[in-house]
Amino acid sequence: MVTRFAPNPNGPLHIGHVRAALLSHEYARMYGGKFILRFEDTNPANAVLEMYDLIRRDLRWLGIEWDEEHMQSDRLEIYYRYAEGLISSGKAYVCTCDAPSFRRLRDRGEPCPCRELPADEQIGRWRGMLGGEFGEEKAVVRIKTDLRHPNPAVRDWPALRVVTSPHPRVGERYRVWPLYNFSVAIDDHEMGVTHVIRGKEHLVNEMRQRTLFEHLGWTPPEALQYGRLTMAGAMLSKTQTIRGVREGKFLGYDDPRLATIAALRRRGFSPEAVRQVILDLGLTPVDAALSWETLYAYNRRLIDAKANRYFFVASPVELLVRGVPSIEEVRLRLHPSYPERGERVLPLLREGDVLTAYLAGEDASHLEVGTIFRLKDLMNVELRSKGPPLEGDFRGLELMDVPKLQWVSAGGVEVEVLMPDASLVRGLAEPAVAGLGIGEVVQFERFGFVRVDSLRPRIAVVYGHR
RNA sequence: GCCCCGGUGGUGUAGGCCGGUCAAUCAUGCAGGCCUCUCGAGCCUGCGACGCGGGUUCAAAUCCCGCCCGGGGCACCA
Repeated sequence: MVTRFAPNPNGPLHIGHVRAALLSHEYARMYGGKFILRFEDTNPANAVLEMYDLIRRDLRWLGIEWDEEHMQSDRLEIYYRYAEGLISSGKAYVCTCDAPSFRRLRDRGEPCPCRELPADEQIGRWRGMLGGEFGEEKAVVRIKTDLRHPNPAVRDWPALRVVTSPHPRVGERYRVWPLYNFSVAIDDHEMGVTHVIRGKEHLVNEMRQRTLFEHLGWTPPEALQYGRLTMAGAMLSKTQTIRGVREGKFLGYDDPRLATIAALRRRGFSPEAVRQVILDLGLTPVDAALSWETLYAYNRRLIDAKANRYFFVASPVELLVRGVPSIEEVRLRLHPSYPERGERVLPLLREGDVLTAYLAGEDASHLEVGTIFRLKDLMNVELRSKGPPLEGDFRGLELMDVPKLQWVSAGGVEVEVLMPDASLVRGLAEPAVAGLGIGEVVQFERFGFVRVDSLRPRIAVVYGHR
């Protein structure tokens, strides 16, 4: 079994694209076959150099390794050889009709004037295409098919065309470029691909490709298709993503508003969670609606055990507590279920019997004078005045059945959180957070899982989910 | 308009090819409980589906027909 993933390096991979990659890779591994990565960069006008590496990085991150890598922009001579063979054997022809008039004839099932020209004249035209005689849109190589094929889209489909813009990898070396169906069919055969997994929007393409396989006497690979993937609240359009990034509407390809692999990585998702979600969608032609909730659930299950816990208060509000006994610090487990991981220290800011601490603005706004709450793992406090600052009285150290609120006292560090809607939330975190490394995923208790994005000039984390 | 694909609980999925063992699987979600010094995790219980109508058959989620609904394609993009 040989499978392949064939991305167009014109934009970043998102959760929809990697479905083909994960399924193809998974099947190849399951049956001890080969998995190929092939860049389909036959449109010089939209291939982007930096995307090759980004795509490789995204795939590796997902745990996908490929046994072979190809770039179609290195294979032009191969396509030319087949094109010439097809033309000289009368299975393809060079068409110089303009697109609308060809389409009119095609829709009626009639041949265009170019179709019946003799082979030597066709070859002459073909050489002319290669030699620069034809400008863009002046000539195209078409594969002959049954002109009465029920689907007009299949009739005499285009295989190669003239493109004069330079290619980011091979420059201006070529001016005739294959179109999708042509290069795919040739490559799938040449590379020995046995199973093709793709979205069902390719159903018509498969029909077109099959006509080429017939001309060449080849057996087409098994084709399996999956349905459309939609994700509420996620923009899954590559063109819009590219445009948005170019116009500065997004922070980059890893903007947390996007469902790109880069964005998921930045938000601290486990690649295994992405893998499982996608593989659980299976290989069915049914359209699927994935939700962020589902992705969060899969991820939470995987990272909950790994992520250490820290206190963080968003939009901090000062609290003064009177009558506090002389405690200097609190030591808490890094993870409640794994004492062996050790502890972190939360120092207290005290002057006499007055403790200064900070609560999350949201928590503070829900407190009423006279209510008792607990600074989690520390002490109970009865609110005496809403201030500002908030003022309260010490009400004992013993555990009480009252709301437990996270807090920060001495040595709090400022943290900036990039939220999924790209807004920024600022707050204070306990001092130990300053010692985290970039890339670490931790839980800010009762706030959510975050991934450390940068440490300078300030500590910045990216929000994953609750 | 033309060509094609599909419709199982809120969501995803198993089953459909080879009709019975499907009063329908698993996960997520939601509700409740236990546990927990997090509104997180874990554990337990519960809720909830074969698009509609005909046909074939002793028997249909599964096969056939019609309808309805959803999606895709009809580029000298991939």
